[in-house]
Amino acid sequence: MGRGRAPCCDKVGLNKGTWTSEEDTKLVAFIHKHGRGNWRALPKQAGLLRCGKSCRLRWINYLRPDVKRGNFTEEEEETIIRLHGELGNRWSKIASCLPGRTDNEIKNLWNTHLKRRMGAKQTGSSRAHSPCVKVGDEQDHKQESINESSSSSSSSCISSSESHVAPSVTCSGPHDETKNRCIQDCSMEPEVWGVAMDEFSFFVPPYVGPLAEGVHPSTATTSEEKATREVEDDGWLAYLEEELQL
DNA sequence: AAGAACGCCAACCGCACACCG
DNA sequence: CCGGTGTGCGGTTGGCGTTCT
Repeated sequence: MGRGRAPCCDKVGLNKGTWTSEEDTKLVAFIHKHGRGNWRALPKQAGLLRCGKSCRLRWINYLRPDVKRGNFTEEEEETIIRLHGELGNRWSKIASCLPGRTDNEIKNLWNTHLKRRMGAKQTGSSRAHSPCVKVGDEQDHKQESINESSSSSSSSCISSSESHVAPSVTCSGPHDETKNRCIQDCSMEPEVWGVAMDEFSFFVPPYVGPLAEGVHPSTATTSEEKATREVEDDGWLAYLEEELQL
């Protein structure tokens, strides 16, 4: 039981399962207006009969404006395979190297496609690449994550010292150097995406740029900025409603 | 054409870490 | 320093769509 703690919510009278487009709209509208504050309090304030965790997950995996949906490219798949070799099942780390992709999506891809493919490869011939970290070595993960923050380990390709360089814009793009850049920038933390998002505005609706993580409407200080946010709110909501066929 | 089997993906669950008072 | 709370992460599951028999 470890530390044993109360459940995140009582779950009584809360909706479960697939989100409706109405719920999506409510959530997005609320977040866009008030920003991502307290997830636990959010559903109540937004008028949602959902657990806070569920809202967070829905936002991160589906509603977030910078989330990229659709098929994975060859490059992305290769990157995932490679990074999985380096990092093991640390999906969030891997996801941080693939702009617009979520850990859940990558995890699903791995479990459905890539794992099988890798299995076929490995039984067929010798490994295509030798992982720095033994894949699936769960015991080591804890230790690794401890070390990871302080050291740019020799064999690991994660270079924390590089993390402040320009975001790995090429990560998911059909360009060369993809793999190297991705691995270098693996340590890029979510807050950096705010910057990265400017670069990636080409695959998100034009008005959602400011909605990037860490940039909340509530942070707008001047009245001009606030006015801009309002316009963006409308645009985003219109877009969302269109997307959800409301 | 119908039912069974399979695959995929969104969402849930529980644990662990981080932060704050 | 300690306990409580919020958030993030990874594993797992359930439901739906597609393919196979």
